[in-house]
Amino acid sequence: MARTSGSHSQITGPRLRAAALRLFARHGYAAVSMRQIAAEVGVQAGALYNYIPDKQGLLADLMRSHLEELLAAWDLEPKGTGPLDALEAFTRFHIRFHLERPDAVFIAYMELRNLDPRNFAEIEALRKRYETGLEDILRAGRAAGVFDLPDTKLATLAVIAMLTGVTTWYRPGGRLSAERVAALYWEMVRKAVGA
Amino acid sequence: MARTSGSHSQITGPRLRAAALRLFARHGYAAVSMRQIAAEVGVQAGALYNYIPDKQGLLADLMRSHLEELLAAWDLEPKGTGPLDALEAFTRFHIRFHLERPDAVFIAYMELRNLDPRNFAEIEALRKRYETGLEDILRAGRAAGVFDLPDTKLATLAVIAMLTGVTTWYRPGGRLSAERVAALYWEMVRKAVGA
DNA sequence: GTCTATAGGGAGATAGAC
DNA sequence: GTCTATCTCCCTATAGAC
Repeated sequence: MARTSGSHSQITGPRLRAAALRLFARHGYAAVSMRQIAAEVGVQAGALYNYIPDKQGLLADLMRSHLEELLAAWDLEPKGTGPLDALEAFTRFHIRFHLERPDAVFIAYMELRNLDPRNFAEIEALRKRYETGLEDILRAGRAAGVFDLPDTKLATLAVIAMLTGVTTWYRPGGRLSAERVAALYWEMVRKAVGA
Repeated sequence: MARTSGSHSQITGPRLRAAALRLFARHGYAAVSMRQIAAEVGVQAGALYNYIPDKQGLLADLMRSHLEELLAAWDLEPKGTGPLDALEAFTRFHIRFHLERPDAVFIAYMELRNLDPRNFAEIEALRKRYETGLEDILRAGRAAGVFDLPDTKLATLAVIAMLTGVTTWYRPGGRLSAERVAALYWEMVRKAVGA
């Protein structure tokens, strides 16, 4: 990207976040320098500090934005009627949302240990809120006799781990479309919860 | 740890590996310095290079050892008769083995991107071999009509992701024993594959 | 808002004494 | 086999000119 001079406040901010997201996902937060990010944005390293307080704040921002977007999108998702519909909606939503944002997902799962304690608590609370959304569905379905689950909490964690795992191997243009992947996972989830 | 002088070739090597395993798992490969590792071992940084070629070689060694131990242990595991027994054996083995080595597991999954291409190819091949062990079980069970699986390859990845996820939340002394956790996961896996 | 320059510190790795 | 000392390089973050 050509280096320019002058003011670009509308442009540099988003570009900074996009570059950091890509580089952190590819190489890891600790392995990426502010100079690398700046080079990708097309400015000098010092200029980045007009947009972020420090490197740690940048990481926390990326993770917070991702999780807030996730929660907002799930809130807006149609959930049908009853726990079985809701679980199918969750499964398809989770896979679609995560496959559309591989870099942000990767960072949100891998860089938790690089958050300082204050940021970690905040991010962890957001992650937990999303998890609770699934847990509520499973508990309701169990109470209604629709699901057969000996341990709702464990089932919640097992289902999320299984679904999120899709991001480690799925590549667009591969053997299966995202739609087909979601359908296959839904069938496995449905059976796993005894529905 | 008290600093001593003299020769400790029998002691320092294992201590170096143990310290690196712990620190890499806790803070990440890129965030840990050779000086930190040396301090934990109780020697100066330069002394570490009597045991490792460089930092990258240390990481590759830790991951290779872990995966070779995993493959050897699975080879020795009794697998019963038939695909259903074998799948149960795999499920219980995978959970037990992974819960006993949380640091090594964490590193093997999180630090792949910090391997240089040569080491990555080698480590990835070992991981793939383990994955194939499960895939063979699922394919055999499907052929025998014991499992109901629309896509064996995807089921393999889904099951491994679900099982490995246990390492992100399980803590010894928590609500569930490792035995109980394995039993609950086995029930979910069994249902998910339609057995 | 971005630049250049730099403060102040830490990184990986090696050399040679003991 | 470990030490001290050091090479060379890179890091985050800030200061002040434009």
